[in-house]
Amino acid sequence: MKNRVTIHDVAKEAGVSIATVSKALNDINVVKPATKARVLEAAKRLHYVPNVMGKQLKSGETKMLGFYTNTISGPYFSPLVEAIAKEAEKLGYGVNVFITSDKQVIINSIMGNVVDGIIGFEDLIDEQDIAAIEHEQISAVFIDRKTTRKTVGSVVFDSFTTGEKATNYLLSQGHKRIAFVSGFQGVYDSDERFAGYCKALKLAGIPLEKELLLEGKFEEKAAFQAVENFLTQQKNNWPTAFLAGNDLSAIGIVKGLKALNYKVPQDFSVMGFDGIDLLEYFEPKLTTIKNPIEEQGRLAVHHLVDLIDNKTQGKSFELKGRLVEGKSVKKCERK
Amino acid sequence: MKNRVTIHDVAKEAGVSIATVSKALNDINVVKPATKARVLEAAKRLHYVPNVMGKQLKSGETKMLGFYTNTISGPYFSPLVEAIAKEAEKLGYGVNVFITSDKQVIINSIMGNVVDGIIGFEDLIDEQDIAAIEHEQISAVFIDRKTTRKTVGSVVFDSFTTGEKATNYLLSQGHKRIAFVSGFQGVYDSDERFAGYCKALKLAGIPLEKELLLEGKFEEKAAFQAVENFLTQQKNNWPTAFLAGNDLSAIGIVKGLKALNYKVPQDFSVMGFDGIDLLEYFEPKLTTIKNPIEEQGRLAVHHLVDLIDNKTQGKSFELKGRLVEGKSVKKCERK
DNA sequence: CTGAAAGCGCTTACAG
DNA sequence: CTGAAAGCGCTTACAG
Repeated sequence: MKNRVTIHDVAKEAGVSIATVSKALNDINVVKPATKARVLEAAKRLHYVPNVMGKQLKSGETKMLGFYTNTISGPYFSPLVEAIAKEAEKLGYGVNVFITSDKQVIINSIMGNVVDGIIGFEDLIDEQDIAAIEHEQISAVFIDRKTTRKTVGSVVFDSFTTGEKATNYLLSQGHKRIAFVSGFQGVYDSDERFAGYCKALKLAGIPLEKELLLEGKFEEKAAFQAVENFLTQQKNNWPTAFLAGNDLSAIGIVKGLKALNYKVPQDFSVMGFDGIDLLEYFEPKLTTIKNPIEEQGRLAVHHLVDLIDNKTQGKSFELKGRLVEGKSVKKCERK
Repeated sequence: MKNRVTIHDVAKEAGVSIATVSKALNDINVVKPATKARVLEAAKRLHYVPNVMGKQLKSGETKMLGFYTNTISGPYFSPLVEAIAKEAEKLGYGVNVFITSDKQVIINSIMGNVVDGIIGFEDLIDEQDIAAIEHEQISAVFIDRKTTRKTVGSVVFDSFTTGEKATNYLLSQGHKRIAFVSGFQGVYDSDERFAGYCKALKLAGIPLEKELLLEGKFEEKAAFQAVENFLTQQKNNWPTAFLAGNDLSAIGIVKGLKALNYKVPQDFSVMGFDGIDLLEYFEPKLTTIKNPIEEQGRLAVHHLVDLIDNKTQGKSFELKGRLVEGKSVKKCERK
């Protein structure tokens, strides 16, 4: 422990009790102005900064929000974390970022009062954990799933709707054989987008074909491999368009097609989801569903703080994505 | 304050004193095995998780590192923050990310014992602040400048050397008129790279020309504007190559040249610094100096923890960048 | 081997 | 308006 200035030093310097110092510093309106001035001056003279730990132990509050995730790599997290941190600061909170795959670390910091509430993007946490979180009356907002409990809310994208919308868009461009490049089974956005795809096909009277389902794992490499394997192993009944589970896997598809000397969109159309920043650097401009990532972060913080303040019960928010036309989809001329 | 299980509950449940609970839980080898077992069982039964605040207040440690920065947007920070967080976890620390431009927020959280030490990437903090940090015996590692004090170290890239190296590379390709696209004056990497550029020119006997200095502000838009203005306003004595202060501004230069219907590298060569991930998506492949960003994060954490543990005094580390040849530079054919 | 007590730095009823 | 005291949840000399 470094020898920091404590409330006692200030009290001595100002010639009052520590109780009075506390009141003066916290703007509790009982202190005589002259006394208050003396205290404030003394505090300044000594460069006093309150030790948050003492404060917290007493109040039970940390004024910290925890953001828990397995990884922040990839283009999705940078704007998300920034939005979260900025919004939190506005509301008087700091943000603790925990990048860990160790469930115990997560549990301990939640239960150990390290933070007042949590924002979760964490596959590891299952329904049972969420039940425990609710039971302990911990405020939490999840952004990787839909869930609503007394102290737990969520903010997700309308991935079912946009999955349908994206598929309909491809259908409207004349595509009838549309491959779907999935992310991970069990992951909300992945499942929802796929379900939307299925629904759109069904409404259009087009049967779902198993061969047209590739695994892209939401990343570039897997998608690249998947499309390469697919086109080299399967010799007929090719799709005319690929709907990828997210932009990264769409990029993988485009690169894979390029590697086999096909052109996008001349030979195949490709579409993604998310609207990540780096699309700006990629050719061709990808047609995608742009999701409001920053808004997700901001709303998650707001809702979480409301939960912490007991202003509301957990709610489930759904944010709308919008179609952005690029140059990676063209009208289908094949029959 | 939620009604969490405290050490008292465990003590009651196990039929011992809170002191014994504390010792049993912290593996202090004085407790009779049978007693310890009883305590551990009771703790498990009650789902006891120690309140870190109590612990911290006593120990004066938070086991938290603070990462302070104005922004984490841009492609540099995502791998940096991830590396920092992962390395910290390995060493038993959590990471607090503060994205703020409010100096008071920074000072308060440093002085208020929110964290055990800090990693700083923060223009706002000046030499005076660093002196204060040292005076308060706060452990800190800066990654945006070179500085060494008793409790303060730094981890930077060898930007002077690579600035020279990059310039020499362009010279070796026959370029004699090399424009430099600066970042911000006063920012370490920017100044050092420029100084290296100056030195290389001098050694080659090429005079520094003021007209060949553009302002790129380390970002794409400003660089785009700068090159556009330059080429439209200046009608002769054009450079044959642009050395940009970082990759983002190099991208801006390339896009600006493209917008004026010039080709890279046919008409102009362009080179950057950093080797950020998104170069993978950009055409043409940019020739750049690749800096070990993850290593910077890991080393910063290591050094910081050593400082916290009083194992060392502040040191200044310099990490080597290496030249990566892309397709954005070609031999100069003009005289 | 175990426990009562002091104390980490603060806030907040309560008394004066 | 001010201060002595209790207490937040823990750890750690110290006594037994």
